[in-house]
Order: sequence, then C-alpha cells, then structure tokens
Amino acid sequence: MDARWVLHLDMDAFFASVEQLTRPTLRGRPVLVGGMGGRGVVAGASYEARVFGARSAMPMHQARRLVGATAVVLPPRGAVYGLASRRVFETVRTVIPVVEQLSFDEAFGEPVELGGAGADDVERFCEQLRRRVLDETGLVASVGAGSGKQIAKIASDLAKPDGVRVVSSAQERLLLDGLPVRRLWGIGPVAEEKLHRLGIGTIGQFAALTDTEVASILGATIGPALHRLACGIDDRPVAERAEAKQISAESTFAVDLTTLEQLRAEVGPIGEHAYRRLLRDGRGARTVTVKLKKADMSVLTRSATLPYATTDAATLTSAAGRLLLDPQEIGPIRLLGVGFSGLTDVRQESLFPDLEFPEAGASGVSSASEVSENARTPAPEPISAPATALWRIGDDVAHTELGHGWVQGAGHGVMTVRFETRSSGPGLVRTFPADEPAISPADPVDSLDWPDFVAAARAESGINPTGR
DNA sequence: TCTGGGGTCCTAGGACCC
DNA sequence: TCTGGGGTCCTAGGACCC
Repeated sequence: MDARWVLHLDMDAFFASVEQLTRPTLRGRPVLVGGMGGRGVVAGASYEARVFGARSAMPMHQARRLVGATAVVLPPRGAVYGLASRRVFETVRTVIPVVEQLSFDEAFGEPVELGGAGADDVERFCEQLRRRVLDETGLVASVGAGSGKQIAKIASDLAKPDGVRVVSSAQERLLLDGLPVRRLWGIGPVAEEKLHRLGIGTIGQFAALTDTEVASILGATIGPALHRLACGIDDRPVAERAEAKQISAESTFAVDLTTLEQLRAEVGPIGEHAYRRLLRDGRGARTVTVKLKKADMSVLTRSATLPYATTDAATLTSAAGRLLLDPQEIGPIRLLGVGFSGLTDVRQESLFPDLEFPEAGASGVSSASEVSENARTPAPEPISAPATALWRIGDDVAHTELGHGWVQGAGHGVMTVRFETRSSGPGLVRTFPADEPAISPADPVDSLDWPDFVAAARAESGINPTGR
C-alpha cells in the first residue's frame, strides 16, 4: 500500500529551453547559456549541447570546445527566466495547492488526492500536470513520484528528458541500493570522498552502516539525517518556502584585483546591485557581509552587525566598504560579493523618501567611488568589459518596423539581428550598421510576451511567413 | 583558458550576561 | 589566590544545492 505520494517537478534544461522558446531559430540547436567572459561557466545547456558532453557548471570555454562551431552561446536573461518560472509554478499551483519551490525550475508537491493511490493513478496525474505546464507555458517538465522527497527527486532525474517516473514502494529499496551515494541530496564531493575512502560507494552500502558509524563519518547532525534517507525513511513534509534569509550580489572580475583602490571602486556597484534587490524585497538588513574570493579560490568573509536593521543605502554600503581587506596583504582577488542578512520589516520613516525606490540604474548608493553602469544591463560589469561595443550578442532589441529581435552577431561596425519572439516562429535575419537609428534596446520579457495582435499583423504582412 | 551567482544550513569559538 | 555552567549573540568558515 502506497500511503503517501510526493512529486518532484523539474523543468528540462530550463534556461536553454526558455531561449529556444523565445528565439525559435534556436530550436534543435546546441545552446549554451552562461558567462561569456574568460571565467564564465555554463548555467544551462540544451539537450542538443549535452550530446557533446556540455554540462551545467562547466567552464564555458570547455563547453564551447566540446560542442564546436555550431554552439550558440548566450548570456543569461534572468528577467525572462524569472517570468517563465512564475508562469510555470502558477500553473502547478492550480493543480497542487501547496508547492515547495526549490529554485527557478524545481519544486515538490504532495497532492492530497493521491493519498493511498496506486502507481497507475499517480502516473496519469503526473502526465496531466506535465501536459498542463506545456500547454500553458510552452515548456517541458519532467516529473518524478515516490514515497518521499528524496525518492521523488531521484525519480524525476530518471524521468528526464520529457518523461514521468513513478517509483513504487516495492521498487524503492532495489533502486536506492544500486545508486552511487553521490545521488543522495546532501552528499557532495567532500562527503563522497570520505565515504569512498571507507569503501562505501552505493546508497545500499551506506544504508548498511550503523547510525553511530555514520555520525562519526559525516557529523552528528547531517550523518544520521542522510542515513535515514538512505534507508528510505523520509517523512519530511512538503511546505511552502519561508522568506529569504539573505540577499547578496557578487561579481567575478575578468582580471584579479590587486589594490584596495580597485576593490573600493567595485564595492559600490556590487553593493548597489544587492541593495536594489533588498529594496524590492521590502525589508531592511542588520548585518552586512563582504565576501572575497582569492586567486587560489579560497574565500574570506567579513561581516558587521548594525545596532538595528536599516534600508538606508549609505549606511549599508559604507559598512561594506569598511569591511574590505587589502589585496596587498591577502593576495589578488578574483571575486567580490556584498550580502545583507538579519532581514526584518522596518517600516521606519526615511529622511530622504525619494531615495527609497530609485529608478532602475539610478544611484541610491553613495560610496567612495563608483563605476558607471551600462544602462541596459542591471548587473555590474566586470572591469575589463569592452567599453566600445554598442551591442552584444544576445541583446534584445526593437526595430521601429520589424519589431522585436535579438542580436545574433556584432562587431566591425555592423550588427546582425534576428527578428523573432515566442509567438512569431523562426524569424528573418537582417544586418545593420551598429549605430542604426531604427534600432533601440528592448525589454527581454517582450520575447516571451510579444503582443499577439502585433505578431498576427506581422504574419499577415508576410514578414513572418512561418508564424506559429 | 580551469572552476558563476544565488542561496541554505551547520559548526565552532569567543564575548557577554546571569 | 584555581575558576561552574547555561544561554544567546556574533563572527568566520565550509559543505552543499540549483
């Protein structure tokens, strides 16, 4: 008897799929989303790119080399993924009221009506859920189901791509026993290595240890908790996530910073980036943390706690500035981060109300020195970004007559733009001078939500004969 | 041309208070 | 002029997740 069914829904290659949805030319092509600089890594790879061995978290240059000349490399468009994600989980919530969202592209649910149901019913439910998400959003989800979160998550992995996998309690033990310990949620590279040194490679072998042994290897808290999961005991409830406990922003530099002056110049924009998100969140922060990653990848953090939580930009960023360490003493710095925690509702009166909700890109931050930001990109630019390029690959643009498009190529005084959106079908490509006056920056979100009547008009006028 | 950016949770030591 | 013990807050580091 299967009493409880937990579902895990996981979007297939989410970032890359959103790119292929909103830029139809990319469908069927190997897409890599991630940092374009020398130190960038892959944030999302389409299945066409995975065929070549490209994976998330892999250095971009390596993925590019694996995929070869057909690779389409794009910078992440967080606003589009965020909106697509909200749509996905709004849809999920119409079917399952309580959803525990883990990230942009992943969530648990525990539909009450499946209590005591058989595997066939669960499978039908999951297929309907997938269908609904696809119909509403155009995006593919895979769904796993099992007696608890751990099994459901493993099942959704097995379901990928574009599938459902239901693990009945009868199959559970056999499935777990053969899997590598690394598949347990909470076993990372370090714990895996510890276990390997003791000759423990599978979840079955791990489950056969005693609680005491496990506690001595992995610690008294995490050890027994993981051991229970390995034994198939997982009664953790599915519950909506609490509010964020911390808001931070960080930036890796194209070239390591070696002076305190350079760090001071960067802490302003990075702090401001985090501060804008803090304002959007609506809470104030009491603790400010600065994070420094050195050239050898080791990380130093310094934090300071204020007497009370505040939303005052100057207070928060000057605190961050005071926490900086001198690279002359600690060594070259590859990454700087600014984080806010101790978040609480502070409905305090501001002395300067018009600084409270600045326009995007407006400065609500005062710091020793500031680096000006490119108005089109909310994230702070690494210091070595080419200052000369008007347009960069992946930028969303609008043409006065041809509508919404994206920059496929740029340089040598010209730009190539592909005019297409989710609703247009594969679009036409045109080349322009880089300073073409008919072209202006566009909201990336328009690629997902280009108004239907515009798309229809364009299809009618023959601009997009392949309209969907 | 090695290794992003956004988070969560746990541990451990010291300060401080009673 | 040998010295306990508990609780809480703060700081720093680290493992892990997507």
